[in-house]
Amino acid sequence: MTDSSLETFNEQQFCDDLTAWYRENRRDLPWRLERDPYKIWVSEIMLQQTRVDTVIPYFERFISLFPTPKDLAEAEEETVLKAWEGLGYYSRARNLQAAVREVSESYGGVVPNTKKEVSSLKGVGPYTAGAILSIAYDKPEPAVDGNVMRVLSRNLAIYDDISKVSTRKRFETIAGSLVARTVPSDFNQALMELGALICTPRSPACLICPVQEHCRARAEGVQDLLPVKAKKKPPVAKTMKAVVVENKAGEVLIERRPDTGLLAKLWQFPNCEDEREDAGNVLSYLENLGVRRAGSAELRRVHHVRHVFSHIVWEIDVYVLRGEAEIAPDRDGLRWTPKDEVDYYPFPVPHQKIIDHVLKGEKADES
DNA sequence: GAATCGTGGCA
DNA sequence: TTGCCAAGATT
Repeated sequence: MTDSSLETFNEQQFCDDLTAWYRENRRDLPWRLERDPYKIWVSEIMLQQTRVDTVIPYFERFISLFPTPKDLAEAEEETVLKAWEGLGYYSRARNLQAAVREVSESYGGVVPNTKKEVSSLKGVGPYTAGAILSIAYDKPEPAVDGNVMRVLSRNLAIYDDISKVSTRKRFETIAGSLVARTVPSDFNQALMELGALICTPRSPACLICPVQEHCRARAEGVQDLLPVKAKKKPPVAKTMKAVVVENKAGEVLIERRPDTGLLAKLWQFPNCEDEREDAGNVLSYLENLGVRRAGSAELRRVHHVRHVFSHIVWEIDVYVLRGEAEIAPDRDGLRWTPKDEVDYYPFPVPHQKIIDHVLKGEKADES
């Protein structure tokens, strides 16, 4: 399998130049200290759509909590989600644990080293499979992420829209042709390292680029036009009200989100969508949870939280309900917890903002 | 093919 | 402030 873009491109020299540069300039990252397939796997999952600087502290904490696949397989799911708290895309954590359990049961705790087997693991797609196989096992498989598409689209002057799956497949064909010529572990990481350090999205450092002589975009002065990527539509606003219900024992009411969808299985303060001025919707929502409010218990608005997701914006008016609120019936996924124990539960960032402002009284953005 | 699924950094 | 975007996978 070939690609016409490679016809006037010196593949071998490109691979050699890039790999040589990588060996001299690679960053010392925690997952590069050893070649442990499990740790490489964990790092690749965390790095999906997430910056290196963000991942580093999570990776170190996660590995200290779950040093081996066995440790992760045997952990409580909620413990894993707590370790993932704040990192986002929480299905990554649940899929990773499910996959590690599969590795424990079907592969004796050893991360498999074939494309078919690795790709069958939950949360392991085309990129991550290639990354594990090449980085951990030095197999000549392409690992095409955003960095690789940016580097190759510039070097080969390819104007295909990189947001399309078909474009990623084209780059996999190209990257597969290249990785077969060199040391897969170094080369694949070199492509990504170049994208992260030199061939950056904005203002690429072409003057110090180790492959500048190969780069067609630089030769034509079009590096700032590549890669081509379709714009995505702006997130839709959702107006909500959330309530911190506190009982006489100083406990607050929290509920667990559904098993699927946005922020699945994380905890939150009771809330609902509510466009109205008054708090009629939340109050009936609380009633449905079984919360009984005595006459003089008042609902006070104390805060407002704005949180922007990829495709949604939450606008949350936050209320406190104190005094004579009565205890809700025991039920799974709904419970009272002492204020100083909310930290044991995994909360998404917007609700962490509520904890910080309302429960811990820290200064935050008000409005 | 297009949506869904988080978060924080940066110009 | 706003929009873009970062080592993607799943549905």
